[in-house]
Amino acid sequence: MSVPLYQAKAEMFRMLSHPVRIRVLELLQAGPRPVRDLLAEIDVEPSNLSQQLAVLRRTGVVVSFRDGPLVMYALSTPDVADLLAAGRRILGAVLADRDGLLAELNQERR
Amino acid sequence: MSVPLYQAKAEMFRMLSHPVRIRVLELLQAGPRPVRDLLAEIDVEPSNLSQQLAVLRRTGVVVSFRDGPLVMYALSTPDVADLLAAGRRILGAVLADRDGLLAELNQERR
DNA sequence: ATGCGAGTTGACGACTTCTGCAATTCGGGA
DNA sequence: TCCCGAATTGCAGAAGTCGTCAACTCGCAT
Repeated sequence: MSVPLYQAKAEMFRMLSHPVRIRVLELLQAGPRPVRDLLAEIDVEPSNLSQQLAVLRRTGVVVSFRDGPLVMYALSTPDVADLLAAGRRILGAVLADRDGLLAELNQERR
Repeated sequence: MSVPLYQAKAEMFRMLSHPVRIRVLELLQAGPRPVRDLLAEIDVEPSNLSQQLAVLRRTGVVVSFRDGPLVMYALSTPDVADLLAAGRRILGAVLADRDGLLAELNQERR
């Protein structure tokens, strides 16, 4: 098994290793959204959000296009949902009530 | 939705964002293994492997115990397989033949 | 052409992660 | 008890990541 393959897998997961980026992907699961909306929901500086969006674009999980005055972002594949779901499941197994976050996690799965 | 929850999710994925750590988790899917074996299969310095194992231990996805002269590692939850599988699927969608890694990825899924 | 709102890019300092080396711990044999 | 293999820890330098500020680009309306 080649080292580059593992490198690619690692980069795939690294792409997800940031709160803002996860949040963005979760929001995009509901469909394409303008940066404007993301900015309204995420509480982060515009330039910072742009940086994180650039990371997502570089790895290819999202695409961007212009719609009039707004820039829109969309998932490039719906498989992202599986990844996030799997992450949630493990988090649940691993936290195993280690602290209050578990309750909040479960609520989200309603 | 709280910031700490997203932080926890991000840390979950960060834990996976390293070639050696991914490799270890893949190997452990087949069952518990001594450090000795991992070391034989991964081509990494013992101290480096130990560091990466420590990361996995800290986040709680693996547990370690002693068996005679050897230290064994095992997955703490089988859910890890889902995460890795989801990662593979996205990698496939995203790479979309961008380079030769895709063929290797598919072969692995046999 | 000028101005404006919407995003992006570049660059800097603060901080974290990674790796290899050396030193250390820990359990069994001899 | 002493030693040896197995694994971990501490540490230092190199490399990467994060957040913020300022400057910039782009499309559109005036």
